[in-house]
Amino acid sequence: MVAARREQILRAATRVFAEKGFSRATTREVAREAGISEGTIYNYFEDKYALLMATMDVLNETERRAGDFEASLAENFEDFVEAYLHHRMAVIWDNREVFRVVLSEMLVNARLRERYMREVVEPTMEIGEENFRERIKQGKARATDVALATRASAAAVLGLLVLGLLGDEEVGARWDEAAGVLSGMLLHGLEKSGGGRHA
Amino acid sequence: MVAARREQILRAATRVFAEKGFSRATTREVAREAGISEGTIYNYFEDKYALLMATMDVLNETERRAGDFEASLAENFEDFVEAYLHHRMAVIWDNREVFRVVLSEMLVNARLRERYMREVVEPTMEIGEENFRERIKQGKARATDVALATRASAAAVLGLLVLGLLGDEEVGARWDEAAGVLSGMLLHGLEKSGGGRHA
Amino acid sequence: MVAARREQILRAATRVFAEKGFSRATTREVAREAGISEGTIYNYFEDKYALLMATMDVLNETERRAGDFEASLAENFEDFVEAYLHHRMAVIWDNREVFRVVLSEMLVNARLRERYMREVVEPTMEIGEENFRERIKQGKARATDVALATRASAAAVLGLLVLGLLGDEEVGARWDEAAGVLSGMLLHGLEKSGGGRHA
Amino acid sequence: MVAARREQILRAATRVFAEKGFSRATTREVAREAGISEGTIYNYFEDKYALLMATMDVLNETERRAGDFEASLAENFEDFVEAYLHHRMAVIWDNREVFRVVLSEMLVNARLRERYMREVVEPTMEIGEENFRERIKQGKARATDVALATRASAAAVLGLLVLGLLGDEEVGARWDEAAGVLSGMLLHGLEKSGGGRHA
DNA sequence: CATGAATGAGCCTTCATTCAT
DNA sequence: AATGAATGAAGGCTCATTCAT
Repeated sequence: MVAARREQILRAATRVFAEKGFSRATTREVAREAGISEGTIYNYFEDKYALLMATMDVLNETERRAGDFEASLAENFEDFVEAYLHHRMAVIWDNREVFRVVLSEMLVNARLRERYMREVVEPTMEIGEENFRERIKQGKARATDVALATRASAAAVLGLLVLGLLGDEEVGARWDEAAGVLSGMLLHGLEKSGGGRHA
Repeated sequence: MVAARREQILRAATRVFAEKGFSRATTREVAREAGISEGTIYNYFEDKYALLMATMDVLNETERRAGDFEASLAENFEDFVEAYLHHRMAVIWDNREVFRVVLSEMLVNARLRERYMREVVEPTMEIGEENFRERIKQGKARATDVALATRASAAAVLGLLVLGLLGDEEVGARWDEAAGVLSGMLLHGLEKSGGGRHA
Repeated sequence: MVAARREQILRAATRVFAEKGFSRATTREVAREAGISEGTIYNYFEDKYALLMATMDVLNETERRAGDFEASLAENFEDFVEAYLHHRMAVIWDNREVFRVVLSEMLVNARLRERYMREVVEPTMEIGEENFRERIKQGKARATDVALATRASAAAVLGLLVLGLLGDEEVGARWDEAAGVLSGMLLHGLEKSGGGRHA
Repeated sequence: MVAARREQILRAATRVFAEKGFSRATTREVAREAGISEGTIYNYFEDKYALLMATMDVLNETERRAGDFEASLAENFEDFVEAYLHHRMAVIWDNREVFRVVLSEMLVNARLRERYMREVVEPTMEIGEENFRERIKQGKARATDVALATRASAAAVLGLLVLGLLGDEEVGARWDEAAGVLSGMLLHGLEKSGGGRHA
């Protein structure tokens, strides 16, 4: 089965890329990790770069399926945020090694960066903004700069992922709890109610 | 002056590394960018990897100088958070290309990662936790999981940096404002006061 | 039918070899051109080199059948030369793509060269020399260096073929006429009779 | 000296290409033949194909210098033809290994073929035709199809070269004499004067 | 017989590093 | 100190050949 063999190679590639980085990784090692010969890789992928693209497509796919979650838009805001973060962060963590590869490469590869931003991040961010505006209209969320607040929220998740990928033990060991703490922070802030200037 | 020449090479290296990534960058191009010959690099740096380490040390240095800011611990919590974020994020953004290189490489280089985590992130995180605990004791901050809340806060900043590095135009164009929005979010949350279950 | 399949593969191989050269041609493309799978080639030929040898044998075969023409040795010299050139050059032009492959390869492959010279060129040249000597004895041809004159005559034909293969449009478009012009030149020379020192 | 090193590499390349053919020749062997390391080749040539082009340029250069000979156009026809052939064939034979490489490759490489035909063969052929027409006007040469007769003359030389390259011992051992025999044949033909139909 | 996926040797090319000038 | 030509190890990729189906 062609798809299975492709999958096998892709998984091996992701493992190797995650360990060495895309450029330092060798096709020889990908082959060894996949238990096949080097030439076989090229029966399933155009070239080494195509392996990276295919790795990225995994995230694309994940993201697309994540869209299903929007249905719950109508529910209670607080519950929604917590459930959404839990769900989303679980999926992200499952794919963390893919993120490791793609993030690392995107940071220093303009073409990859532009493609991923256009195809994945921007659409996602727009849905988030729309969602946010709706909540404000419903009187559930504080009026604020929607674009930046949306990005700050996403950034918190992304930042936790990066911390986890960098080996922060607290984040790595307690990823599930992090979703709860993060939703608390995003909803209510860190300040003790009534303790600030605004009180 | 030896130090100046070193600096010149290092800056060139950072530019090239940021554009192509460490592995794809060539010493030839670093030399060209620095306006010197390839051999000269090796009079100032052991090898190519040493250039990366030296780049990382720039962040180390920046971080060390950032410690001075902790003095302001005694001030009003809200003002402190906002001022701290402004200051810190400004410095981070100034060094964003250094972060680009170091982050990209750390994600896929365990040795670099461990060194940076041990030398920079962990100490910083501990200071943050300490600070946080103090604020709770003072009744300024809500009691919560200090380790995770500290990391979530740092993650928000880190995540914004990453979004900016990935080319998000909102974040890139309005980085200064982002500090304000972020401090608002971290302090008070996104939810309209009295709008949640907790009201 | 085994012979037909062999023929089919051989023709495809000649086409591909002629277009890319033997070394750059791939068995994959030969298979595609023949409308079969790569593996099938190896049921009919030992290896890729055997395809080249078989291509060369086509010329061998052609040359052997050409020998029949010598019967006409007794005829009028001038008519014979013209008829012979016409016939021979027509056959050569029909097989020009085979010559393209074999010539190109022989030039840079000593083993192939030696084999072809021994099996094809030398015997042919000897027949030509014999023929020539006979004509001199008959008083039809000028006494001259038979070995070199024979080779110069053959060279003129060979050279026209090469010019044609190199894409000379005059030669390519008017190959048939070239036989007539060539026989005129070989028989009478270019100089106006009575116009030279010998007059 | 850059030019000398280039020359050294080019000569080695020609030797190796002539022995194995361009495609089968390896850069490793060119380097070994030149007494340098493989990488050094690439300090002087863009890639392997550039070596072939540079080899071809040698012929271009030779051909251009050959143009000087046209000055002798005014002389006695017969002497001119003999002197020209002698001179030209001597130069050709000196460069025979270059011709071996270029011819072999041109036969099966359309791009190379077109370039060489346009840059070298066509201009040369036009000069030859012009020359021929002038001789006819002067009453020195028989009126005939100029385009084809020019090509047939050139073909005789080219054909002798090819025979020599293919290892014909007569041609190889007596190349100098071949020029004389060829000029005799081209001028007066093989037929015994008064022995043909035309007598 | 036919197929075509798998193989792995070998090629061209790049590039960090050295060193004579 | 600075240079940059030379080096050669290593990597991505191709392709003739094999073999299980």
